[in-house]
Amino acid sequence: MSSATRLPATASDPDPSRRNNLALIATLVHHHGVLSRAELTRRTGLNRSTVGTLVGQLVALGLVYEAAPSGEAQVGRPSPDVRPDPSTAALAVNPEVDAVTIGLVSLGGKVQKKIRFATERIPTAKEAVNIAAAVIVGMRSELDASYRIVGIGLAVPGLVNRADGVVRHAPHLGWRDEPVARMLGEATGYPCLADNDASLGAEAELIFGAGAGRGNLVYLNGGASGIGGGVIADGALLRGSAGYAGELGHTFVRTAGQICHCGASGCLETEVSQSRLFDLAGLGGGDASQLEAALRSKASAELAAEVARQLGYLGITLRNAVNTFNPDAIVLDGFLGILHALSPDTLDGLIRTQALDEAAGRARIYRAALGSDLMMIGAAELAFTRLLADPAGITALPAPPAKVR
Amino acid sequence: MSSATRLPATASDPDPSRRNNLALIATLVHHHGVLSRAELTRRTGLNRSTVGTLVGQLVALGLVYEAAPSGEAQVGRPSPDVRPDPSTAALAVNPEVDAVTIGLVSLGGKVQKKIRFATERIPTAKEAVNIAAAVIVGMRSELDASYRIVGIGLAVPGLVNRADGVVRHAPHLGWRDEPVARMLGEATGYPCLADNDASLGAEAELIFGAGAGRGNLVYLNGGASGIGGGVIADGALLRGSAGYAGELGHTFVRTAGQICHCGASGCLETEVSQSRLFDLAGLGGGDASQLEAALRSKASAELAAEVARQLGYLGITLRNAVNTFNPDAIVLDGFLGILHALSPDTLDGLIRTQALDEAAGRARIYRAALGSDLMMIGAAELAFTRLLADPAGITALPAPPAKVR
DNA sequence: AGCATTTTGTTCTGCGCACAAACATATTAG
DNA sequence: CTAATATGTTTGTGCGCAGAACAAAATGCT
Repeated sequence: MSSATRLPATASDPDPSRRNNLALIATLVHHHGVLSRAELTRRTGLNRSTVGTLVGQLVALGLVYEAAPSGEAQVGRPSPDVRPDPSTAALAVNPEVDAVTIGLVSLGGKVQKKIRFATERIPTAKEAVNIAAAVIVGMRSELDASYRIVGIGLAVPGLVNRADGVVRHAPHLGWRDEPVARMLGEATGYPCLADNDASLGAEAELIFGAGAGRGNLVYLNGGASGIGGGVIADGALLRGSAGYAGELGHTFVRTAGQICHCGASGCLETEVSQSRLFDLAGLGGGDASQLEAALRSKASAELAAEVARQLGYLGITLRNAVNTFNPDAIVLDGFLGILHALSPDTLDGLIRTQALDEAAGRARIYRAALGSDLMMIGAAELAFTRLLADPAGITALPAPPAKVR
Repeated sequence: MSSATRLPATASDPDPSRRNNLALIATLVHHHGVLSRAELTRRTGLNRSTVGTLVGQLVALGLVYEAAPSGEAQVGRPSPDVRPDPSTAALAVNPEVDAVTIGLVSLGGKVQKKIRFATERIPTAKEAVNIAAAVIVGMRSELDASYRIVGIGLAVPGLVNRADGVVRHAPHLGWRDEPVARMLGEATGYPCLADNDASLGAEAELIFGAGAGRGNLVYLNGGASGIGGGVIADGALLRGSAGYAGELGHTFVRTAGQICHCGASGCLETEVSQSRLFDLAGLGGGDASQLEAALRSKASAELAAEVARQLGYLGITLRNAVNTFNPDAIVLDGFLGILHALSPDTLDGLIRTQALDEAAGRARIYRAALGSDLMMIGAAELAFTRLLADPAGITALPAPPAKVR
């Protein structure tokens, strides 16, 4: 027997019931931002006294703090506001073809800092990790002074195995089998997790964005790195057998279409692409806002036709998605959001007429509004999800900094 | 205050922890058929003594019985087998365009009885309910002697709201907004639930069929009533906002395809149809086995070409499904299963070359083997799921019959 | 201004449930 | 026939939640 045998029955596994209830309350507060204790008792169905104990424990853990009530004055003793403690925070990293963005997100989903580090060329995995590590190590002392960092989340445009944080294949970055989570974890000393960017975008939209409170949401993001998809089905992120589910960018939309880099033909991602719009608009490699302005003003016949063509293919994907997922909301981000904003009725009309009426239901199409903050929030959720699943497990982490609020 | 005010704090809501554990064990036994008590402790992680108490309670409830061990002899005191009590059973009803099938399924998923009642023409909802009710009432005394019926499950080829048991739209049956669950419940006195047939088929396959033990499964059934789809994602049936998710029969597979009854064009269901195969094979309205024989023997060039064409479109649907769901298994039922069986490598090759390599993973395509038993099992699961979620709630039901095993 | 009403926080007690330990039992190995 | 092993059974302990009684802090009515 090794000397480490027979650990004392640590408090690391308290009654599952308590862990569950702690997680429930912590998650509610994280998602809603403010919630009175009375509201917590109503939403959880737990007893007043129990909620009191649980909130007290979360306060002691530094996940939550109580403050004077801010809500409407009502008859009866006022119930204190419970808010997520912003000094508990996570780091977010999002490598793209032309930049690596690093952010600091506090519990409750507020982006406190965001640094976009532009790169000359497409970064390799090693380069992206080095950039992120350098930025993080650089602000480490500042972080330690004001925050307790619970981990790092990586949002990668590609197929990612969430379980081990390995990027199996990111075609637009040219990465294959890169253990980015481990690499960044070792470089910084923080626990690190990774997942597909669009999946994380879907989660962020579900919690803080257009889909707030809904259980069924389809998120599609169009960017320089093609089209990524993420799906929330019945309240949970769709993962699939190995975590590669939700690749709606490779939905079949056209018979005898172009050959996609994935090997098939007629994929959404090949028929609908940002670069073609940039070319036709006479823009070199500008950003999204320039594209939107160009599309709105000088609508050459050729450009208008291309927009219509792309909207048609996007409509086919949405029709499939509606029939497949019966969602409450569809959220379009990036240039797909721009296309939709140009004529909001087009796509809506397509799903009304082309999808099954019942499946379309009252589903609406939204344009994502959080921009690049969304990726930061989604990536940070990776770390927060782990934290919120077992709030008492936080004791292993460094002590929280002195409170300055 | 009415006299009924203030019910005694009934045992109907015991500690959620206990309900949960009871449900866990009952479900394990139902799914596996036989499980030693020792295995139950291992799988649940619960304490020996706890499992003992729980199994005892389930025995008292009549959901389970213990018997002499049947497994391999091993060192140590033998652990008794725990088996689902087959005298606890559910009724299953599956209306189709040419028949109504009624079945009796016992806990553990064994189909004890099955009656197919052929109809001259497509039954209306009222007719289907009347047929089912007549059959059920007819065998009522026989049932009461040997079984405790926990409810009825309806598997309907169409869009069904599982929550209230209303068939929103079953195009092939010509039903709209038919509250079939309520109708059959009132006609028989049994609690009654309804859902889409393919969704229930997917559940049945997951539990007892080719997908046993997997968490991600795509099920496609081709029959006289078109093509239905059901998806198990991350261990749970995909429902969507109103329960209409999984309609893979309306996946887009062809540009400028035929107009579907759903209003769109190029749907899988219009391009791939059983009746076209029957026509080309020179069969009037035979059954599936005749079709399979015909396809295997006299393969006219025309028929072969049609088979190839349909396989191509089916392949597109599977490619989309793989990219969307990253499943462990794809299960094809009905004539889709026949098409696949004719040349098993065709579809497999299509998803290997056309879908994303990573998403395809080690996914395999299976042909469903349970035939019409599958629908009975799936429908019965509707009643069993409710039962298993709160085994102690069974006390409201009639007492179990005297045991004859 | 004061009192009733309402709502919620707080404290204390009891109960149910799961676990662990000690003991009993039934099998295989030698 | 004995040792070893695995499992069922019994008993005691502790934890966490619910509920009741009480305290506190607001509104609203007179």
